[in-house]
Amino acid sequence: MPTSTFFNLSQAKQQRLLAAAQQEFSRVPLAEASISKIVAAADIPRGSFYQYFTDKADLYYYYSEYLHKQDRHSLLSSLQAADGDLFAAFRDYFSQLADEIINGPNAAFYRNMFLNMTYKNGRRVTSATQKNHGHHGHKDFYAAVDFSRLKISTHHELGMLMHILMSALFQSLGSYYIRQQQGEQVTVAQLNQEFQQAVDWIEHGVAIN
Amino acid sequence: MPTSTFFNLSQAKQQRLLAAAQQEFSRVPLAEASISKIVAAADIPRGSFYQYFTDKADLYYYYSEYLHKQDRHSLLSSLQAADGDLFAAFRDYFSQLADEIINGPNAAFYRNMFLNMTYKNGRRVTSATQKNHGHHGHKDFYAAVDFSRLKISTHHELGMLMHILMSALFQSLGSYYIRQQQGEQVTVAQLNQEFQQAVDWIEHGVAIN
DNA sequence: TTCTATAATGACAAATTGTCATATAAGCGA
DNA sequence: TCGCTTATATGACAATTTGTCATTATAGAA
Repeated sequence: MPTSTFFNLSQAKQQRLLAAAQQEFSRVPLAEASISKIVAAADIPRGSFYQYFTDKADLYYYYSEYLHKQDRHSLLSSLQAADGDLFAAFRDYFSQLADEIINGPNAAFYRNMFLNMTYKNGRRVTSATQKNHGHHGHKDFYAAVDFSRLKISTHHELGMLMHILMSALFQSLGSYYIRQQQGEQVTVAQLNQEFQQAVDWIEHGVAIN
Repeated sequence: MPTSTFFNLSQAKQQRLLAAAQQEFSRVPLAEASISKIVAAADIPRGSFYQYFTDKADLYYYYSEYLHKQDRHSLLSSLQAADGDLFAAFRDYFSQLADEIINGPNAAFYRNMFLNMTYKNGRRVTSATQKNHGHHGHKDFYAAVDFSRLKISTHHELGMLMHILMSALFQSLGSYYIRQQQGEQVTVAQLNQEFQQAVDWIEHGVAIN
């Protein structure tokens, strides 16, 4: 998390840093990002950067959360709209998100994000997804799930299921990028259909009978 | 892939490099690995490294495949043993693998591998998994799957399903490492049970009815 | 004005990466 | 054995990068 010093900065300076973050993290994934390039773009002295952030990951996650706050969509609202149906929520969430991620102004950033999502930082993003809009995160989310439709009882099991659904979501996006890289034309509609398919499998099973 | 120059090296020198690779990639994930440390450990001049490999990723994937070849297990053999039952194959494969990955001599390497697996390099490892033991990869594997038990017809759909099952496998391992990091005691048996659960869900669905 | 806590700054050491000119060695035909 | 060609080996080097830290500057309170 940024230091209090960062938050005391003028809005203008904070924005310069966020803009530089967007630029650099859209250019390359986190691991390859250069603090030198960021401070150059934001036009702040190198020493100052370390006064605000512990390292580039610190800025990266702050920027991710900042982006996420801009976003109107949330898995929780989809869940509430779907009356607690977890699968319907994921379907709805994905269809809202896919377009923004692929065609929105931050497409390059998301591309690097999804192609380089690891289990480690995936947890971080996932929990941000559930913590949106002033809610308390997991608790609120769990409370909104209609368990009566699921072969699931414990929170731990729900956690596992969420992970599987989330990976399916990442898979879909990841495969989109890869296929596009290989020259294949993939539409958002097609992608959407594939994700719906994956959710169907998890909801009703892939085995016959 | 390593250059022919590398393969012309004496076995001893090749082994020195592989040992250094194991050491460094067990210490830190690929992104943080240092070529300087590797050449120091292998006691070869820096310039030579670039004569053999294009970069550290090149060595990394070569080492992964080398490790994988040592491994007796393969998803394909599990599939053949299970008479084409994809789910049974995954259950069997996982239970064979988990112990080796977690308690075997390369545990530290695998830990870095699974915690930092991205969609991009995940594909690479996944295809190595299917390409084991002199087989031709996807073709052989697809041919061994009993489609009559699946709500699936096309190869593309099978590819999607494989991705979901593979992510579930990565999830399970990833969550193991995270929980252990947090001080929680998790046994391999427990982990195994959770993965079986996940496969059950995908096989028969999570929804009631 | 003086003191104090907070923030800004950029020079610096340490490390890393990939390249390249130069030095070795190896193979081979005469 | 002598050249000659091709394949390897080697380590110095420029270019970056990272995180730190001593030094300045600023602002608010007494």
